[in-house]
Amino acid sequence: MEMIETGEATAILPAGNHHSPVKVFGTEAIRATFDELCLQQAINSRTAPGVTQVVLNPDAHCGYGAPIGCVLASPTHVYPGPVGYDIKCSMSLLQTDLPADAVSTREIRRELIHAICRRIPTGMGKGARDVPKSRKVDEKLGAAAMCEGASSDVLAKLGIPTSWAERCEDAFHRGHDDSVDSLRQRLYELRQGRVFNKFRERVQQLGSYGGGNHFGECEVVDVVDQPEARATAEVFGLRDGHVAFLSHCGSRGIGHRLATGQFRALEAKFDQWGIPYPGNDKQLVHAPLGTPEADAYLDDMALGANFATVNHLLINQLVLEAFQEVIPGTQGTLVYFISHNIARQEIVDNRPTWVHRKGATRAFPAGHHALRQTPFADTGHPILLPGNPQAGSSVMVASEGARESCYSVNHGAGRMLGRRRAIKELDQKTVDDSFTDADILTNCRRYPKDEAPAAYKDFDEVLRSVEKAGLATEVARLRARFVIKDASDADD
DNA sequence: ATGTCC
Repeated sequence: MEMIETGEATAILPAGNHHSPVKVFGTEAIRATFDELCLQQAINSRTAPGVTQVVLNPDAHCGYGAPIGCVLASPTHVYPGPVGYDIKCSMSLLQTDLPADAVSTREIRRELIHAICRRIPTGMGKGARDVPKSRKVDEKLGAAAMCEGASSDVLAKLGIPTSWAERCEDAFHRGHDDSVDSLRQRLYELRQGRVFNKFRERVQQLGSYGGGNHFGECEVVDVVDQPEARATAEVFGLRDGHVAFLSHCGSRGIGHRLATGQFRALEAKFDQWGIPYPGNDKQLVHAPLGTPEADAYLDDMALGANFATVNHLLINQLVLEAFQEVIPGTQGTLVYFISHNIARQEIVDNRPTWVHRKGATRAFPAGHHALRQTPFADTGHPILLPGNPQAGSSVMVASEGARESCYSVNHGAGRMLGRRRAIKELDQKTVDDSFTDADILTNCRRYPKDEAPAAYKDFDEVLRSVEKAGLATEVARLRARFVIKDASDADD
């Protein structure tokens, strides 16, 4: 499969006579990292029923059905695969009023790590938090979070500032008919079935990090030293030289359960009806809008997405409380919460369209109609891109050119080595020493090798691709001071 | 990513 270069950081991938090509964003060095299967997945997605546009971002690599790092737009169909198993996997950023000096000693950072880990568990199946009984998530509150998302009621019950809802890309997701009641009804039905048991344990994962590439990271904010970036940073609420906290997490077991149920149900329908899978790939099952199957998927996606939203907001509140325990009087406020695994209804080419972002981040620039009622109408909203602890992470803002990429950018650096290969080829001591040398503390006795910076693409080259393609510009770089990660695989 | 096989 040949990509045809169209600019310094843009190319197209032909998808056949009847289809517009896949739009590819990335410098030549980055495009060389795309393997054949990743490109095949992009073509399968582009030629699938009802799909009008596919975009491939610089962090693209093989995913389930569609590449991770792609956008799939359809005005007529929904695709569970191009949303993925971790429904509404997202980034959030908390800005504190602490100067960088406040976390300069290793002792303080160790205390912060402990205070955070006590409140926020990581990894598989874990959800019981060290919090007062009055704030324990019961089935009723869990169900409310799933149906209402970040409603004032849910936030108040969890002790989260209700104003943080304004800092969410989407504070809530409604059901297929735009109602909350359809979600309540759907959740009731799901809880009747055996596929959705152990509900109490599942909802107790509210306020927990997952495993794998999920993390919490204490940062120092370096605002880009240019007038425009400084002005944008001020609107975002970023404070140069101050401590911030970046989180990457999703909808935990709840979203996984919902996604798995949908894949199975839709596969059964396809097999029953003898419908071919696009590119012969079961992970590209889909449903035409307006069918009971599409309605059920949209409802389940919304239930998972709402859980992810409340999970992130609770994590941010718990992180703030951990800081306040160690450094009394710390103030903090949410900069933004934005997803990279979600389908949203947006206007594309004057048509309401379901834009599926799979490992891709929404990028609306200044003046975009959908930002009119938000604090970011005149700047564009914050784009939160995790890089790696050593290269840093980035806060960006979309440029006008983002229209070309379906108003999307990448969602991070993108994996370079597969997990298995990283574990086999990287040296544990080299990985651990690289953190010590950079004076970055972690909660892990041994940092998971498959999550080492060396397992990911060169973040600066990825950012260069985004800027050169005219999609977005950097507002601030985030420098890691300590990292919270699930280390179950690293212990021996 | 994930009650890593209901």
